[in-house]
Amino acid sequence: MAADKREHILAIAEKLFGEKGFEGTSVRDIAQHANVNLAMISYYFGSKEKLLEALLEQRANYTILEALNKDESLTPWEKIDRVIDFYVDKIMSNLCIHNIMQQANNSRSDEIKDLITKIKLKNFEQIKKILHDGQKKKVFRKVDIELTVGTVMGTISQTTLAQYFYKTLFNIDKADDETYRKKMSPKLKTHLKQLLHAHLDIKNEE
Amino acid sequence: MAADKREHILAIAEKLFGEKGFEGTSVRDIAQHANVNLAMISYYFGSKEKLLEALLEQRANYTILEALNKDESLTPWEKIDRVIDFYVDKIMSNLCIHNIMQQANNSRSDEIKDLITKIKLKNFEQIKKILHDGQKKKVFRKVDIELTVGTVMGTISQTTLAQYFYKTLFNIDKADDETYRKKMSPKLKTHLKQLLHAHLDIKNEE
DNA sequence: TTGAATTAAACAAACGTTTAATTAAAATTC
DNA sequence: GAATTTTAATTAAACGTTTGTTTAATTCAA
Repeated sequence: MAADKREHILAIAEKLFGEKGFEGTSVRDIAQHANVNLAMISYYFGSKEKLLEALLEQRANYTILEALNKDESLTPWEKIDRVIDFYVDKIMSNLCIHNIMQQANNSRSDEIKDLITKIKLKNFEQIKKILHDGQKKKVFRKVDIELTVGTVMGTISQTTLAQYFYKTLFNIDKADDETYRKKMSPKLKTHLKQLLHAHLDIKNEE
Repeated sequence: MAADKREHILAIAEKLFGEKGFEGTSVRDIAQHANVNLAMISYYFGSKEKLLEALLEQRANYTILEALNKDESLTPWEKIDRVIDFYVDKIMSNLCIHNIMQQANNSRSDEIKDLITKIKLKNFEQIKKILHDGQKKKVFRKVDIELTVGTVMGTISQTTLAQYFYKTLFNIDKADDETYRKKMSPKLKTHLKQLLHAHLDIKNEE
């Protein structure tokens, strides 16, 4: 029963932090939306900041990427395509937590920044391996690996962070997240695959 | 004298909002760092939110891009390279205001979101023109224009928003913005040019 | 009956904003 | 040009809320 309530608070906090930011969300906001007593949040998590840490740790399970990377039967190109599908789906269906992680630079707490850096680093290493592997197999050309990963992450982040901009551009109602997701997901996947194929292909070596 | 003080407050606010976020910065913070009386901020700007609006309007002068676009002597490729140089320099030397604009999605105020969307839209239109022009001249292939712009913006944003991550990756001291800027600027320019050349080149048409 | 879960109430500190009093500057009058 | 009036700038203090957190009392379950 207690675990359920804890999870419920985390889910509500994720939503609110994602929508209004960490500083912009009060503990009373969370308590009210989660239908729990205000004191329960300190009781369960200790503090507002610890609540954010708990949230990040709970959602830090990016293990699927590792499994993908171990699959020896896939070509580098197939791996790239799967990584794109994986990340676009993942981020598009978890806009809130992704928003929180993006906004967390401005966090006063180094603990939280380190936590997020650790998560990002783990995923970065996986993609780095794929790129290195493709280069070793003479399928990918030489590129700036750090920034190539940055481009993939950045492009996807842009569609969540600049949501308001893109909704304006495509005449989507500002409150309608579902339509946005439905429209952007396939667009993003196609674009990123086309982009990375041109960027990485050894035939385009200068 | 009054104008000077106003500008000074804006400059301090830009720095603090950029570093700690809008909600994370108190009016007292700004007053103290700017060495002005607390009440002066309400006196000059009306409110904290109006201060942010004033800040955004002051920094919304993206007119250089328009001039570039009107230069008929440049080839589409030259225009692309200049846009990249322009944006990387612009963002890298104005990390704070760029951070503010990125974080402003989570703003409660639609006025602020609309203001930022307007600025972004203006620049988007300029880049769109360059891409369309290149396509008409059969130099660029057919690509998703909205997301291609998103990739450029997103890649650059990533290096400012995920600053903590990249500083960790490159072993740069977290407080040393200058070294970060110096290292990232040329890297970013080279990467983006290489990326867009492969992505846009009509010879890479599938 | 013991320990965990839950509550309403209170805590002090910080928040954005306003007030009313004072000083500085500018405009007006003589 | 000095004196006077008017307007603008500046201040310290206080305003009423809201903030995150804690307390002490109570309910619930083991």
